[in-house]
Amino acid sequence: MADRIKVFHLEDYKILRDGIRFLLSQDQDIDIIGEARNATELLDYLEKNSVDVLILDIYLDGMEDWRTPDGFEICGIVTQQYPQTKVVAHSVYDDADRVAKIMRAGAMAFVSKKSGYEELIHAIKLAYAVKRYICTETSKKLKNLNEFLSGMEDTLKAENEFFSRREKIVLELMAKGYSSKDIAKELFISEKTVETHRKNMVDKACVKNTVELMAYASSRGFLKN
Amino acid sequence: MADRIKVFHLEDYKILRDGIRFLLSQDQDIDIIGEARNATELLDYLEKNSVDVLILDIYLDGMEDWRTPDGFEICGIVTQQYPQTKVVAHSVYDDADRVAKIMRAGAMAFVSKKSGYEELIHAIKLAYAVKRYICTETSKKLKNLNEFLSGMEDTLKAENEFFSRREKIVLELMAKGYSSKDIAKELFISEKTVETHRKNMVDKACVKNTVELMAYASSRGFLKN
DNA sequence: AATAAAATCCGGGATTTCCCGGATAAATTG
DNA sequence: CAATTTATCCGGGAAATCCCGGATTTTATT
Repeated sequence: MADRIKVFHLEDYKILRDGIRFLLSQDQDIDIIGEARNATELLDYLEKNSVDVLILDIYLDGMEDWRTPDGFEICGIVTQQYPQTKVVAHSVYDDADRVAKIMRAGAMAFVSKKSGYEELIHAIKLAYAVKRYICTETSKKLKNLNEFLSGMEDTLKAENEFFSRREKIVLELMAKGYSSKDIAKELFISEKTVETHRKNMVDKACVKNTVELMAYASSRGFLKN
Repeated sequence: MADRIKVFHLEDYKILRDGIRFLLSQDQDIDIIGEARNATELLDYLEKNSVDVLILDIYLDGMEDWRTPDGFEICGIVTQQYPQTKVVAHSVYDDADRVAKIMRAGAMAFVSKKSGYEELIHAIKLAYAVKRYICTETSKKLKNLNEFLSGMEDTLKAENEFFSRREKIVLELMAKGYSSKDIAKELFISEKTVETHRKNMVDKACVKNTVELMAYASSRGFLKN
């Protein structure tokens, strides 16, 4: 992460743009380089500038107008014409159909507006690292109802197999308070290997350290306990 | 924790004694120094040996016999005559009445047989450290139904207010990947103070380090996210 | 008002993690 | 079979945590 992540925000409510701009400005790695209220403004901007991550409110006002594309179309256009720009879908509607639809349209992440800004930040970082993500609430909802598995296996699979077999074992031992040295002894591998697994998981989850990794893994049900 | 925790197991089913003996042998800090099927064997043993923690199955076979004490009585006898021996109650029945009864009889912890061995290990360590504990499942069940608050306030209160206000704030920031330095800046306190809070939480939870603390706190719903 | 608990601060030294940048072999997947 | 991922291993140095043992002030609680 040498440079900051260049984020563009498409959202028709000013109060939300303002709020999110402020909240995301807190994060060291994120730069909001532009905002827009509609697709035209966004596409104009994209023609002349490079954007790492687009926060896309799927339901924009004035969508009744048949001439302007809706959120799903925008997502499709952006991901096809500007593949380096990753889309984080942001919406109040978090039902399986619409989440699946936007992901199929090429979004890297979906975050419900019910979620806090932490989720959004996390989604941005993961999207930037070309990793799919669905916010905790929505993820839980869809997982429990088992609605999602039909249309979008790959995404959930990616969630389930987020960590490798070995990494999961290391994670479990970490959760039991084992140090790298302890884990190395337990698994008959080098301490350095354990540290690598640890580091790889921290990177995969886009978190800062193993403590946050633990919070992340635990809240996402990656642990047995 | 210089010496291992000397654990005695009272349980009438052999298969359970065998299983638990094996499972607990995995833990570095725990030594199963004895087992028994009935109260007589236990009390004989206690006369001659010291026991740190007694895992007590409350409902033993042959309890119909009026001459042998039941689990609650055993608990009372042990906690009174051998106060250094802490009782971890283990039972299939996890309703409020019986949990309250066994805790009133002097048990330091209650673990449902529906729980995994990790809970049992945790209960043993907490009991050894003279801390009350009720397993996650039972705790949740009783908390939700609000049955428990009437008779045994102190115990549940201890669960709810396990961490102090300040500690909880530090915990939240830790879960976000903040280092002690980061937290210190955020809260305008010294780095050393943060480390103290950290350490105190690790001690309270009877865990080895902050990573395990995080797993513990998260699985127990101590975190917002 | 006395006692207890919580929050704050401090230091030194051992241990651990984190971060940088590697490398190799095995397994999986396309 | 080639490419990718996974699992393994390594080193050095900076940063952070852990562990030992304190201490003071503020805030309950009784």
